[in-house]
Amino acid sequence: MVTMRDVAQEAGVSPMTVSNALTGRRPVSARTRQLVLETVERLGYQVNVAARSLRQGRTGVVGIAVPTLDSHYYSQLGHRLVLAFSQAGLATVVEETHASREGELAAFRDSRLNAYDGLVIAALGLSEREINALSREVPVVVLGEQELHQTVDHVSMPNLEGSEAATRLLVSRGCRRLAIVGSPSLDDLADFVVPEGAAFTLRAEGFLRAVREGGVSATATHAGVTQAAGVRCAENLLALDELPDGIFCVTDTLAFGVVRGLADHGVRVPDDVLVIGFDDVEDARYRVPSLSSVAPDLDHLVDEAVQLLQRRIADPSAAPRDVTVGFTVVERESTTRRGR
Amino acid sequence: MVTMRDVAQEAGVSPMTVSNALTGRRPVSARTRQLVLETVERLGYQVNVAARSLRQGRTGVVGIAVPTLDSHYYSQLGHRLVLAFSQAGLATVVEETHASREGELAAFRDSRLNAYDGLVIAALGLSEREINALSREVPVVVLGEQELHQTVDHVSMPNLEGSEAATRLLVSRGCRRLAIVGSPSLDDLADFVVPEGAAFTLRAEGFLRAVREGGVSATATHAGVTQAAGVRCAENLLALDELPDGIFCVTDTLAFGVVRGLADHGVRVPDDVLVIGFDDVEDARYRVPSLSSVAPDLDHLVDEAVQLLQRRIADPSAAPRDVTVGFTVVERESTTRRGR
DNA sequence: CTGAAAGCGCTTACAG
DNA sequence: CTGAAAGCGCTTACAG
Repeated sequence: MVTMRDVAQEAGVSPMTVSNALTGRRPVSARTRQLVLETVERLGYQVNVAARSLRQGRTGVVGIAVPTLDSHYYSQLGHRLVLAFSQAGLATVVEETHASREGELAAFRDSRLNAYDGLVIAALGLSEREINALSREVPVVVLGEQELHQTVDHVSMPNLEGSEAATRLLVSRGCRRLAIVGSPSLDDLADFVVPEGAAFTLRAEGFLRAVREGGVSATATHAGVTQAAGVRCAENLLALDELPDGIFCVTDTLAFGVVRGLADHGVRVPDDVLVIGFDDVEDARYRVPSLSSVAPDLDHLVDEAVQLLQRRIADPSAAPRDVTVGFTVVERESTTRRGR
Repeated sequence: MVTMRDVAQEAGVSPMTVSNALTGRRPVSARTRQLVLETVERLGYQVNVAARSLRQGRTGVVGIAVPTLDSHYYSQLGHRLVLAFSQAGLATVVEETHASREGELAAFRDSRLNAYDGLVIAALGLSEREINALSREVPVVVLGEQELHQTVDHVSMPNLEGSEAATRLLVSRGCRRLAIVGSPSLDDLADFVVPEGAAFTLRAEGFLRAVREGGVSATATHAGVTQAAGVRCAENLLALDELPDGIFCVTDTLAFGVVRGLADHGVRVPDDVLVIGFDDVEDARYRVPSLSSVAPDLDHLVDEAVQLLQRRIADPSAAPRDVTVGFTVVERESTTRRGR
């Protein structure tokens, strides 16, 4: 391997001068710089990041930890975060935590090990206490899955408000027997811990508010977070005495499964029942029927994550901020009654 | 920060003994190990990976470079690679290359900089020559997008054979006017360079073989790789004098867009036209109609990628291997004619 | 503008 | 089974 020392010897200067010519940290005469850069090129020198990191105590890399890449929402979110950090001049690395406490601890550990300068994490498995403790050791921004009471930088989704608005849309379209897919119960929501994180609970609360306000009936079903789970939820609903006439799904992924599960039994959307999701993933627009959904302002979310992490890296003692992004309800075919 | 030296002093042993107790590289008496581990726990010591990497010359991290995470196929592939390497005891990091030459060069550069011990890359932008040159400097396994003539470890998709089988299925279901979505032309395929990589060209060749064998007519359209591109392709097909009766799409993502684009104009699948895709992404099963598709043996592909990279890391001079995985054609609603 | 020395925190290689 | 010394390849801090 070619080292900085090799370049220095070849160019007849000190390693310090090579370092300075490459990093621009200290001024180097134009002529010397030219010579160094030519030598670097000729020998094919590449800086050794391990050595640089060891000495500098930082890497220029930001970690992005999401539950899984195999998800409509999280793959899109990861993609957008990578792009945004890249535009801010920061390299990124994406890790899967599998929504587990262990995976999330590993992401923090990688950060503390100086592998990353900072961490953006969509935390589901760690408790608020653990996150608060860990966040003291490494610059971190937590993405919208928990309520963290402003002890850590946090960018939240409009979980409650968005769900309420989506449910209201169903009511305003004439639905009177609602269902929520992604909540095991309609009672004791506050006590209930869903493994999928607090976002699910908040979305159920928003649903419940609109149900009460609209004076309509409601039922709940839950079977997991995947499209397969959505299919199972549809089967649960089909087993009821009377099929609901409006279904709010706490994620688009679940909604896709629900629509598929209904189709398996000849039940059509929107003809027989209206369906709305949450997240507004790209596929929502391209499904048949296209899926109505709550669209959180991801541009804003990603932008805030980048800003907050940069600020935190620069100033570890800055006061934590908590930002909740806005949303719009995007109405598509799945909640639009067709004329016959 | 707590260092190994701190632990050693506190435990009354040498740093070497701490290192040995933690790594197990050399035997340590049970009693000493116990003492060291307790001290590590008590002080909250974490090994510094930068220092370890600098000394060892390796990191234990494997890079996975895919064009984008915002894709049905590549997010799933990335996810499966992460899982497989994790089971093999290797940490992984996922990078997006944006299907660009620059992004792919960056992935190789990160590897050379000792950030990764090895690289798995789905290369679209780099030429065969460039890949061959770069692969001499870092252990690398190339995934199925180019034909690399066995100068580098390579796991290929059954692009040609799979496409041929998918197209045959359309013919066997009675289609006589076929279309391919994802190829700009049916002539001069060999000369034609699609920015999406050689896989698209190979899939077009497979289509063409089955078309010739079946003695049916064919047309081609191309507008990009996204669902939006699929919609545009559907519009191109709808503008023809006569709509094709069977459509082979070179990816499921394009097929999803095509089905949506047809629905925009009241054309139904499978009632009015049959559609089949390629990749068998998870969504294919959950769409309405569910999408028939070519399912490459991803278990095998991922398994080979892990094996080949581990072998290459262990023995940089091993003879390169080229493996092509098998496939099945999964028939679903989109190619199944319904009784009326 | 340039350089010699020291050290980041580990592990290798030598020694006992 | 345990340790003292050296060094991985950089950059910081001191000096001129």
